[in-house]
Amino acid sequence: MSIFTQYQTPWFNELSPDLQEKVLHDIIVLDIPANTMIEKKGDKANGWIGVLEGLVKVSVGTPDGKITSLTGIPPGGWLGEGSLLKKEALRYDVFTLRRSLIAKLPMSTFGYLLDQSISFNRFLLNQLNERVSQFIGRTENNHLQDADGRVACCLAELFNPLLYPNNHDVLPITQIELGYLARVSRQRTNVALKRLEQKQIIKIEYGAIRVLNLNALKELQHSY
DNA sequence: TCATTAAATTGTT
DNA sequence: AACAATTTAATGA
Repeated sequence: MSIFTQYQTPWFNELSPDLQEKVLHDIIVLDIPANTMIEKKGDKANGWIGVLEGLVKVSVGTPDGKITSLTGIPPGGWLGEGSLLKKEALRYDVFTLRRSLIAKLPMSTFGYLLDQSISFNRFLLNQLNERVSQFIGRTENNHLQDADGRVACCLAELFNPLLYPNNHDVLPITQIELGYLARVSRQRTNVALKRLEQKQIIKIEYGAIRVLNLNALKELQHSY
């Protein structure tokens, strides 16, 4: 009984038994309270970060205090490989929007997997590719994106089945949290969600969002 | 198991 | 930002 039997993790399942054993031996799991900085921009990358439970936000803070939220990472998401691969400092802040269970795979183990496992490399390649298209899609329509668009965009990203395999239909996220990710007030998030609900794309639940039509949500990403 | 209460979240102005 | 309504979770009989 390991943490990966509780939290489905595709890349782990693909590893050979001996590599799985090494990962389980080296990995660290931390219980982190809400609104806590896990990693700070400029820190040396010391491990690969996995979100087992909770929700984290990846953002960049500028000197004048403005915060640009890059993306949200729901359970099942892993991040930080970019900085690990380049062996450089993190270029963004990572912090929890609510109490979260965070796994950390040490840099040395990460490097060992890179050397030993082809399937691990394939997973990373896939993930990086998915991230690239995510950001391309975002810059495509960034200039004409209003609050509705940003909310829809964030939702579509959170339900990306390749990056976050654990999210099937319903994601536990409050409108406040979604507002933080989309940089929209809670009230505005609320009306944006109601419009999406009207279009039968999502269903608003207490403390959660249920996606009824993921394809329509993806379409919205490109139509705003 | 059910009723009461507090806390969290949502809906509206 | 404030307030009302709704849902959930906790408590105790």
